[in-house]
Amino acid sequence: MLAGLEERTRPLRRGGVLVRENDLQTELFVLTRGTMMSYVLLDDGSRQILRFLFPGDMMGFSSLVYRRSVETIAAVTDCVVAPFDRGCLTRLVGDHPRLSAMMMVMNQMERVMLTDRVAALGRTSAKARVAALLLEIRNSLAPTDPSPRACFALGLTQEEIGDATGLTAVHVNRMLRQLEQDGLIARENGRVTLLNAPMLARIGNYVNRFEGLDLSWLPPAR
Amino acid sequence: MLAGLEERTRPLRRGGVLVRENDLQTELFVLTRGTMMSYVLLDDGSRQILRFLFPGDMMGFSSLVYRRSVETIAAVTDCVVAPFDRGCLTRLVGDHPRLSAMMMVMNQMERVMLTDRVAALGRTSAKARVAALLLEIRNSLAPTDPSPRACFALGLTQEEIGDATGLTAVHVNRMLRQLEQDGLIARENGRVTLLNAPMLARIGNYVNRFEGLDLSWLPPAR
DNA sequence: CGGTAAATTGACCTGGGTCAATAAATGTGG
DNA sequence: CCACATTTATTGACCCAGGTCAATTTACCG
Repeated sequence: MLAGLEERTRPLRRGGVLVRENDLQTELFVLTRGTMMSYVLLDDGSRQILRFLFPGDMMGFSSLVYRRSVETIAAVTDCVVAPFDRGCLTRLVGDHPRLSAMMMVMNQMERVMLTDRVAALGRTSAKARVAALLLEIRNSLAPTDPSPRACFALGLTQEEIGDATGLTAVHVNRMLRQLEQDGLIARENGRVTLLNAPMLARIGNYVNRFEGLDLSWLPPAR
Repeated sequence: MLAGLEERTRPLRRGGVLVRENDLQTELFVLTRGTMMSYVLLDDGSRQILRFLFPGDMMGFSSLVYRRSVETIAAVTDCVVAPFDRGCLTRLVGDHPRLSAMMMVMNQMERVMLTDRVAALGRTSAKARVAALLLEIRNSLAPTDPSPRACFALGLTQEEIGDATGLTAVHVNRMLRQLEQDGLIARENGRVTLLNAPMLARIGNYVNRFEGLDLSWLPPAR
């Protein structure tokens, strides 16, 4: 069933838009390669990045509910996506209770990560938000890796980091330099090294939401 | 099936805590009367309210995924809740595809409303956030009402409004007074009257997420 | 090798926070 | 129904984290 969702694929250039906010939309997608992001644009032209997406993530769930897309989905790097019709989900829910329960689990994980963003934006400092974003991206790049790499290519501009954390690019730059001076990270080219991940997590109030799962209630495969 | 979820009920006093962050938890709840909220506490003691809950809302979905609760759920007013075991959901997913699809729809609506909060916190002014909260609460009080009341009891302290919008109680007060002076709202006791809802929506960048739904893909009832 | 996007840095400004005092509302026991 | 206690709301004075603007510098790219 899952393999069937990825039958067709479609490449996307860096910067390419897959779904535009307010578009009529009936498709969903699996991201198979690259990094993407979803965002909304406000009246004053500012942008809020809602999340970054990595291989394995499903995108476009809002088409399950709303006639028109509530967010724009665009490629941060060159990508490959696999589109499938939402009718597939109708069949999935009917025929595969375990899979549809797992779909609920994924949605809940996303919801909880969004509440983490809300708390970060509402109640933490600029430095904390940048620290949390670094950890989140690090962990999302390899969600199943128990001992993730400390050094990785961030792959985001400082403007993108700002639009994700509710800051300006200028202030993101100041915070990155400050984290560097504090000895918490190192930078070279686009690569970041987390020199002290536990301290970053404490500063950023960060909890890894890929951990602490309890899926014992899932129904058996049919 | 749904009626079965509400068999047992439990009253809760104003301020009472139903679920505490980090508690072991295997139950979910339906709110049948009153207003509740979910929030997280940060290390520095500050609180971020994640959402307000109204009759008909389901609470505690995070127990579907995480061993320990990721948020505290507490009563804003005197309430009645109906607890049910998450095992009920296992059966629901197996036996009632249409209901489980509707559960996904509810989760998506909540997710989208959370992304609205993220955008508001990250990229809009204090006045905009307060305006948006007023509209959101107005619409949540009667989600199915096509012509909702302009005048309603807010039922929140200014501190609670602040903890929901990422502001201090003092600044919430200033923003409410400003909205009043602008002729957009009127206040008496705890009641608020929205004198110019369209303008409030424009200021607050508010979209009513109970509208624009498209549920045509739902599978038939079994 | 020019040309453009991205990163850096300094100078200065402002939206919203902090602190503190007062008033109004709400609740409580008698 | 009243006196008192406790929240909650209101307001002013002042401060600072993060924004704005502008100028360089550096990295990337055809």
